[in-house]
Amino acid sequence: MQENSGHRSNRERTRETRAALLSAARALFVEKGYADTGTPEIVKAANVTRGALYHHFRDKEDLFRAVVEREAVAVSSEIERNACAAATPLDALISGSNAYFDAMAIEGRARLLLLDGPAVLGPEEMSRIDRETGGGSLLDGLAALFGRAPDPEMQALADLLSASFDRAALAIAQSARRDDYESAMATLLNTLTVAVAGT
Amino acid sequence: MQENSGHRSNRERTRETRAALLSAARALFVEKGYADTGTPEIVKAANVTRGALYHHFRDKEDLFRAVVEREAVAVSSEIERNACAAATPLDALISGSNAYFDAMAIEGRARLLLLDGPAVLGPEEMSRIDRETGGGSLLDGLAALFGRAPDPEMQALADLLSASFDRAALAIAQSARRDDYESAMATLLNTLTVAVAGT
DNA sequence: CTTGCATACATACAGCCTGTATGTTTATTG
DNA sequence: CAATAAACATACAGGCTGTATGTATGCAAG
Repeated sequence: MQENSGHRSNRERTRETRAALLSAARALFVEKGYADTGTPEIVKAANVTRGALYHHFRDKEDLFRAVVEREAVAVSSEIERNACAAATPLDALISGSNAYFDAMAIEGRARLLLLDGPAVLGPEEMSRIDRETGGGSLLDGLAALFGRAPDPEMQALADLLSASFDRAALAIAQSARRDDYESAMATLLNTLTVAVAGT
Repeated sequence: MQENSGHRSNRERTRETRAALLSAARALFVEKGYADTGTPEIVKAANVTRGALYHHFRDKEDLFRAVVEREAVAVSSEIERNACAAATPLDALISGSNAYFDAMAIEGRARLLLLDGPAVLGPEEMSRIDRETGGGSLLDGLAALFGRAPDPEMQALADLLSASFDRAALAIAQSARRDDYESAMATLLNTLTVAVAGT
C-alpha cells in the first residue's frame, strides 16, 4: 500500500472528497441551519472547491439530503445495535424508546432530522428516508403489543406516537429535562398497554 | 366617508399596505415555501414596492413571522369559537381535537405552522406564539382528565400529545385518510382515560 | 394657511450566493 | 502509449436580500 502522495485511486479521491464535504456540511448545517449556510463556506471548511461539490452533488439540497440520510442511517443502526431481546412487547417499546433518545441526543441530529429536514426536503421525502432506514419497527412493536396484524389505523397510531418521540427528542435537544419527557413517554406507552389489556 | 381618491389617512394606508403584503405573502409562502419565495415576487403580487415591504417589516423573516402569527391567531379563535361545554373531560378533549383538525384543514396552515414555521423561526419562537395564542388549553384538558394540577411531567405529556395532533393535521393535509388519524387520536385519548380511571 | 416634521413609501446600489459553462489535470483503459 | 473519462478548478450570469438615499404626502403647530 502506497500511503503518501503521488498516486491516489479515483475511488479513494471520491471517497475522501465526499467525506470531507459531508462532514463540513453537517457541522455548518447544524451550527447555522441550512438556509444560512453557503456553499462557499462549506467548501472552505472541507478544503475543496465548489467545483468538487457540484461534481459530486447535483445541488446544495442534494448535499443536504446526503447529510440527512447518513444521519438517519446512523440513528437506525445505533438503535438496532442496542436492540436486546425484551420480555414483553411493552418492554421492547420502552427500551426502543430509550435507544432512540440516546441516538437522537447526538449534537445536531434533532435539528437535521426534525427541523431542517422536513422543511427542506419535505415530509414525504423524510418519511421515505425513515422507511428505508429504521422505519416500521415502531409499527411492529405496536402490532406485538396489540396482538394483531397492522391495519391503517394502527399505522396512523404508530405515526402519532412517532411524532411524540420526535417532539421529545427535540425538547431534550433544547435542554428540556430528559426525565420528564422519558417518563411522559413511558406513561403514554403504559396507558396503551393497560387499555389493550382491559379490552 | 370619502371613499375614492384624494385623501387617505396614514393609518388607512398602513392598514391596507400591510394587509396586501400579508395576504400576498401568505399565498406565495404556502404555494412555494418560504425559501423559494422572493420579495420581488411578493410585492408584485401585493401591488406595492419593496420599499413598502421593508418599511413595514424589518426583513423577509419578519414578514413571515407576521403571517404565521396571524395564522396561529386564526386557528386559536376558530377553536375557541367551537368550544362547547362538554360533559366529561374526555369529551372536551375529543371535541377540541376535532375543532383543531377542522381549523388546521384550511389550505396552507399545516405548511405554515408545522413545516416552515419551526424551521425558519425556530421551535422556541413557535412555542412562544402557541403560548400567546391558544396554548395551554390542552394542558388544562389533561389536568381536568387527571383531576390534579399540572406538573412538569404532565406538561411534557401535553407537549407529546400536541405533537401527535400536529402530525395528524400534517398527515391529513397531505391527503391521508382523516378518519384513520381521527380514530387513532381518539384511541390515544381514550386509553389515557381508561388508564387514569384504573389508577 | 404655511411651515416644519414625520410617515410612507420609491429607487438605486452593493454584496453575496447559486448553478452552469468551460477549462485543466489526473487516473484508467485498450 | 494513446485515448477517454473522471475529478476537479475557474469564470461567469442571474437573482435575491438588505440598505442607503431620495421624494411625496399626511399631520400638527403657530
